[in-house]
Formats: sequence, structure tokens, C-alpha cells
Amino acid sequence: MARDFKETLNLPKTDFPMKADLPHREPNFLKMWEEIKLYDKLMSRAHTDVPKYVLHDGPPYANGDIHVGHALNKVLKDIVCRYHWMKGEYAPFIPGWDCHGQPIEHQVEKQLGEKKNDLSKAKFRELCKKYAEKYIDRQREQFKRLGVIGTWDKPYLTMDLEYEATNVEVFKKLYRKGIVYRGKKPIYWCYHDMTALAEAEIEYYEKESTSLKVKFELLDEFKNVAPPIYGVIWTTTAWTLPANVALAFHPRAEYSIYDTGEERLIFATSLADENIKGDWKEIQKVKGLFFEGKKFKHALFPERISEGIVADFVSLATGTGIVHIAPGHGEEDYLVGEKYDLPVIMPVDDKGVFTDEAGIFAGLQIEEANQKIVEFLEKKGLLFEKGKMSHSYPHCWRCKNPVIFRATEQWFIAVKKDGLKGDALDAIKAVKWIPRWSVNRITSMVEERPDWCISRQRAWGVPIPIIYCRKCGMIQDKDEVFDRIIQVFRLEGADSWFRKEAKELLPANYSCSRCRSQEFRKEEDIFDVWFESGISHFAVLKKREEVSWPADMYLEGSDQHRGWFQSSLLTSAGVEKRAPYREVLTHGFIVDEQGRKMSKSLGNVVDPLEVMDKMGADVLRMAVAASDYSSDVAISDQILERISDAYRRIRNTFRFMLGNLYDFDKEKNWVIFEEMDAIDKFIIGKLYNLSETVSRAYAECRYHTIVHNIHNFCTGELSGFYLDVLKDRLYAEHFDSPKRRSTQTALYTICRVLAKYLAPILPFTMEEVWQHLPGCRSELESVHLSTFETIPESAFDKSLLDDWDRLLEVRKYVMKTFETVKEKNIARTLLESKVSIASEGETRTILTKWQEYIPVIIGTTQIYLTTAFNEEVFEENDTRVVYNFGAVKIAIEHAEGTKCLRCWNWTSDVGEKREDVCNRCAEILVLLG
RNA sequence: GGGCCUGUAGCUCAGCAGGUUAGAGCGCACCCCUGAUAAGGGUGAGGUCCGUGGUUCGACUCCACGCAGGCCCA
Repeated sequence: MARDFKETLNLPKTDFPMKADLPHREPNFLKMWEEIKLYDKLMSRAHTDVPKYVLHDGPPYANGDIHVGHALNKVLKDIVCRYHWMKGEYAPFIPGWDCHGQPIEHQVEKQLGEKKNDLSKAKFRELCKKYAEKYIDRQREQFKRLGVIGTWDKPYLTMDLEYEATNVEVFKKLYRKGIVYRGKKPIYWCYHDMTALAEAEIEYYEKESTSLKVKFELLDEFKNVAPPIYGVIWTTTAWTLPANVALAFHPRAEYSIYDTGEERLIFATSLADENIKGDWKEIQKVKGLFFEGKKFKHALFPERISEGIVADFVSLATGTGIVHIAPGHGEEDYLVGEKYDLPVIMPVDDKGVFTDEAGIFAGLQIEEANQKIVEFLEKKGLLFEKGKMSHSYPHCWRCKNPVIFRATEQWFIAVKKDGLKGDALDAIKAVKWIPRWSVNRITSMVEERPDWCISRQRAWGVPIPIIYCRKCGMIQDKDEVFDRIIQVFRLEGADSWFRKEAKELLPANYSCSRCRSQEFRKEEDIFDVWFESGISHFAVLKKREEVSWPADMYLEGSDQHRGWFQSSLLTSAGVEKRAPYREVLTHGFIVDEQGRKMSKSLGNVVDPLEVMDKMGADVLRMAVAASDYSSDVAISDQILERISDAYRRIRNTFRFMLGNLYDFDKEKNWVIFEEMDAIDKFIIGKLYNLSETVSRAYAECRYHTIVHNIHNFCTGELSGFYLDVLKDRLYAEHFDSPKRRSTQTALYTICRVLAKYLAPILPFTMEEVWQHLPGCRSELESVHLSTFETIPESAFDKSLLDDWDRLLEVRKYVMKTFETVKEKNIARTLLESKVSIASEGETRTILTKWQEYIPVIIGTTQIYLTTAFNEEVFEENDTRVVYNFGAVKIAIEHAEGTKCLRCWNWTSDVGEKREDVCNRCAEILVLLG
């Protein structure tokens, strides 16, 4: 009767669960890390002399729950920091939030509805602050749940008092440098509500307008020619004509001059059909570029000149191909005007009424002016055509009336020409940009950017710290004034600006530096939020003692080339003449499997909170890490499923190794490398190779390489070979046999090395591994307090690895052959097979050299090696499968002898020393008693 | 419309200073095991390397033009 020898074997034992159950288990680790004060312990490295690495967090906007884009960004940052921690360095991470700005105002206004009008600015700001705080708390918990480690109890907020004061400090420095100035720039303006509007407060509706084609006489050498030559412009906003300063042509388009008999007219050649009325003669063709620098007579004010310019945005789809330019009334007009140094004329007041600057039209409301202008042009014979047209036009979100573009006084930082462009471009060159093309993007953006408009007509933000004399209008820009404001902000925050009188914000007994008046008024504009976030490196890196300036790294999505990378660069270059970062790493955006952006309408949105709830943060982190973030990162259900599979494989590989270490005590059972069994030397050599790849990939921030390589190692080297082939020695040998201890030493090493390498990517799971690895927990309470393990180069035996790679090829041949063995029902497992291998040359030499390991590598005790390819054992028949692999020939048949009921090997000595078992097992059983 | 970027098996990635039948893992199919077991092992099928031209003896790799997608502008 067969006896069960199970209890005499060293079968794997572990509490490490196969089922990850991350959604439930991860929060416990978060709790544990908090209890052991993990982050504080890491931060205490600040007092040692280890290298410091500062990754400066770009602040997300404090609105809404986090989306996958946030998750991608913060997980990458976390991996970077954890990598540096694992190198033994000091790598503080201070998360931040961008708290001010229009979107929060908008949300609060929506909640308030009509009540908003009854609120003071100060009261309104209070509500905005509450709103921001609410979302900071939510997002904080969500980021923490992701496993992101950092100073969560003391993040930086752009609404912190000290932070707000820093805005003034930086403003003062830039002001002193002489690059801050006041100028005019068009903004959306509702002349019904008399208020400035942000882009997001605009709604587009169809509106019917009068469209005009107006003639501007060409001057210069064509002045007083007969018949006169006219450039014909097309516009739907007649009221902007008083502000006209230029006519824009498309530089590469072709224009024709037509003789109508009475006059000569210029249109884009391609739009001739739309404009020719009668039997006109085309007398000349010219490129648009020809008109650059030419002068035209203003159609409304004959004494004024309208300059000929060229611009790529000129449309040739409809109209005349000539665009009337009024920099005071249009964004494009303004930008092209800046390029040509055109004046910004803006003769419209808050209520939409023409000022004296509009000459004969002064006092008219713009709607009425439209009609007057048409009449005027008709009378002068300068109206070429008049029509009606319906088009999409911006309207005020609140009162639903049409809005206008209207230039108003704004604050600027001079960037172009004599501004700080040169310094910024030099600063860019000193930074390492990853990926490499990133430098081109930032460079061209800085090269082409206009001056930076830093003022906004809003309530929720930091005021531009300027105080004017009420009497003479003088800006009070003495140091003592700025310093006083800085001091007040530091103590009471920017709110003080809205609560206090101008006088209270000035030094005691202050009087105007020009007229001695003591009456003052405060600037009402606030800073652009990009200015605020752009000074974070000053407000955080220079002020918080945990960190230092400049940052080692900024890490954000590629959209930040225009945003934060640039605003930070400009403030830094302006004050310090260098970039605030040494290295900038950019990642792509989250897209779906087909590479399309996520949108509700496409139904492809992945919610990180849901993923963490269903699969766990480590799976989400792994998905992020497994993907090459230098371009867009795809996330979908299938991708998460695949990642989940890979995660499970890694987890189970650890579980198996842990299971075989249950009785391993590294103090007592450790086997030094030199004394290890060859098979264990082999896997340690492979591990060494892997560690080389992984550490290089970490240093280069190529995390997907790490995930792929480690995963492949787990499936290929470990599960597919090493772990499979070890079972006999782990299970059947005496528990304390040298072979088993050698293998356990290898397993232990692999676990530690891999757990540490994976800790930055899978912090929860690797902590779990650490807690189950014998002895580790008493050594250090968390894997995250440990440092990467290095494998000495001496553990890498190249000739052994080369030999064994060849042996593995032979193993592969055996596996192929064995497929047929299974089919023919000759044997079901290799254990119950006899394998004959014929070979010659180098292969034969290697096989002979490692003869004693061939049974282990192949997986059966019955191996016959020979050089004779034509021996009888290689004759195929009903009980034997034979395959030829060139230099190697394989034959497999059923094993001889009997199956040992303990180790399941087939031998001829079963029952000799003891019933049912082979002699090897019989001896072990004696030892075990 | 402009600038920058991406496009290799169903999925995630390798590869190529241009050179034999383009690789891996997952997934899938089939088989084996039941002493890693809601595990494990083996074998196999999957690719017009986005398309079209060009350079070259030879292109997935270089160039041009497209197409699709992303970010930022307009």
C-alpha cells in the first residue's frame, strides 16, 4: 500500500497570500507607514551627509477629484523620489496646490447665483478659500492612496501667507530690474455688466452683423495717381474701424489689382469671383509681401495712416484677403501689432461709448456708431460693399449680451527685445531636458513669445502690489512701500489688500513721493496665476529648509512647456539669471488604447479612484511604470487586465520563493557565493545582469524597461527554469543539506534584490514581501527604509553563463521533442522519461563538463549522453520519439525502473533499502528519524 | 492652418551607425501536471514594422509627401 511521504518533504509554506486583495490590504500599509513614521524617518537623513535630491512638485489646481493624468504625473514623481531614497539619499517631496484663479471663482459664483452681487470681495474670497481647501483635502487623500510619499501634512499652497508675500518680493525685484511696465492689451469686455471676462466666461451664439468691404487708398509712390488705387478690407465690426492702424495681407498669397474704369482695386486673386462686379481688367499681380511697409489712407480719418503689414492668419476663404487691423480690439491684431510696433488705439469706454479719440463718432454707443460709420463711408465713396452675415459671436455668460474685445491697461513683464528673453534662452541651454526634443519645444516657445501680461481683473488671487497717489497718479514704488506690503502679506496674507485702506498698507505717515499728497488708491488687478505658480521655486525651494534652490528636477506633462516650465523659467531668469531646475522631465498625456484622448463623449475615461478601488494602487502604478511616458500613455480595461496578469505573475513568483524560505535563517544557513552550487551561481549571475540593466534604467528614468525586464526575469529565468528545476532539492533533499541551503541563499538574495528594485514602483506589494522575508522585518521595519542591494561583480561568471545558455538550448530541444512524447502517450512528465542526447563538438564538451547537472536542467534523472548519433536509442519507434536539431539529436522514451513514492523520480533502486522509495530518499528518511 | 511629438503582433515594449526567415512577455489555442493549485510547466498560431513615393545592390531603419493620433498655438 502506498504511503504518503508528504510530511517528510520540505514543501513550501508561507502566509504571503496568493490573492493580492490590494484594495483592502493597501490601506493597512498606509496606516502602518504612518504609525512607524516612515516619512519622518526618511527625512531625518537631512541631518546626515548623504546626497540631496530635490524634485519640485508642480502644483495641480485645487478643483475636482484627481484624474488619471494626475495619477500618471504623481506616480512618476513618486518613483523618482523613492528611487533616490532607495539609493540612500535625502529626497524630500513637498507637494503643492495651485489655489487661486478663475475656475474656482467661477464655481463659487455658480453656487452663489444672484447672491454674489451682495458680497464684498473679501467675503467672496473667503468662500473661494474654503472651496480650495475642500478640494485640497480630497486630492490629498487621493494622492496618498496612490502611495505617493511626501510632506502631506505640510504641503505648499499658493494661498499660504508666506507664499503670497513672495509674489510681492519677486515682483519688486523684477520691477527694480526695469522689466515691469504698464501697457494696453485687448481683453473680453462686457459693456453691459461693465466687467472684464475670462475665456471660460464666454459663450458663443449666432449673431447677425453688418459686413462691410471698405476701401483704403494706397499712398506712397501711388499717392495722387489717377485713377486712385484702393486696398479693400472686409469686416463685420464696423465700430472697430476708428481703431484701425493697419491692413494685413497674407505674405505668400497672390493679389491682383483690377481697373474698374474709375478706380483701381486690390483683392486676393483667389477671391476675385466674390468681388469682381463687371468687366474689370486685371492690370497686375503681386505677392502679399509687396504691401509690407506700404501706406494707406485711413478710410475714416484721412489724416491718419494705415500701415501695410503681412500676417499668416489672413484668411483667403472669404472676403477680400485683406484684413483690417485694430490692435485695441482683437487678440490677433494685438499680437501682430506688437510685432510691428503698431499703436494700440482704443476709443471705447467701459460702457461701450466712443471717447473723444474717436473724433466725429465720439459720444456714440458702438451699436449706433455702426450705422453712422456706414453712412460716413457711403458719403465719402469708400464703401465697396455692404451686406448682412450671421456668424458665431462671443457673448457674456451672465447677461447673454454680445461682448467686445477692448484694450485696457495691464501690467506686463518685458520678455521680448530688451526684456529677459536672452537670459531665459541662455538658462535653457544649461538645463538637461528629457526627452531630448523637449529643449526645442521650450526654446521656440520662449523665442516666439510676446511680453507677459501678468495682470487679471479678478478677485481670487494675489493683488498686484501697486499703490497710486490719488492726486497725481504717481506709482509709489519705493523699497519701503514694497517692503511694507511684503510684511503685511506675510502676517495677514493677500486678503489684507482687500480689507485694508491703501494708507494702512503704506509705511506710517507716508506721503506721495512726488506731490506729498496723503491720499492713495490701490491697484485693483491681481496676478495671473501663472505668475503665482511660476514663483513656487522662490516661495518653496528658497524658503523651506527641507529643500534647496534650484531644483534637481521638474517633472510635468508636455503642456507645461507653455505653462509652468516657462513661467518658472522667466521669473527665475529675471531674478537669478538661471533656470530654477537642473533637469526637466516631460511625459505625454493619458490616451485610450487607440491613442485618442479621454473624453466623456467617447466613453473611454478611466477613473484612477475606481481602478484603485477595484484593482489597487500598485496595479495602477505598474500600468504607469510599464508604459513609455515620453510619448502618450495608453490606459484601457484591456491594458489594466494585462498589467494585472503581469502583477499576479510577479506576486506569485515571490510567493513561491518566500514559501521555500520558511526555514531559512541567513545568520545560520547562508552559503557564500564561492561555495554555492553551480545552478545557484548561474541564477545569481543572471540576477547580476538584470541588476545592471535595472540600475541603468533607473538612472535614466526608463521605468518601463525595469518593469519589462523584471517581469521577464520572473517568467523566463525564474518560473520557466530555475524555480521549476529546483523542486527536487528544495523538497526532497534533507532540509539542511548544502544544496538546499545554497539554493535558499540564492532565493533569499533574489527576493531581497528584486523587492528593493521594485519598491519604488510597487511600494505596497514589496512592503508585503519584506514583511514575509525571514529576518528582514527585524533588520528594518520597512523595505522603504532600506537601500538597493548590490551584487558584487565577482558573482558574475561569464563562462558559466555562456555554458549554461547553451545547456538551456539543449533543454529547449528536449521540450520540443517531449511534445510528441505526450501526444503519443509514451510519458506524461519528463520525470517519468528517459532522455538520450547525442552531440558533438562544443556542445558535447559543454554537456560533458556539466554532466552532473544535466538531469536537473532537463528535469529527469534518466539521461544518456553520447557522441554516437546512430546508436540504437536514436531509432524512432512506437515507444520512442526522436528529433534531430542539427548538432544535437534527442530521443525520449519512458523511464526505466520504478517511481519513488517520495521524490517521484524513476530509479532502479526503489525498494532496495526501503519499501517504495529510492535509496537517496531512504537515507534521508533515516536522518529524519 | 503653424510648431513639437507618436505610429513594430489583440496589449505593453525590444530591435535597426541600413544587411540573412522582425524579437520578448502577456493574452489566445492546444497539451501536460495536480507537492507554487482561483497556481505551475510545455508547444503553437498571431506582424503589408501606418500609407505612398524616393535614395540605395539592399529600407522597419534614411529622405519627401500623405494618413491617423497627442500636446501647444492659431
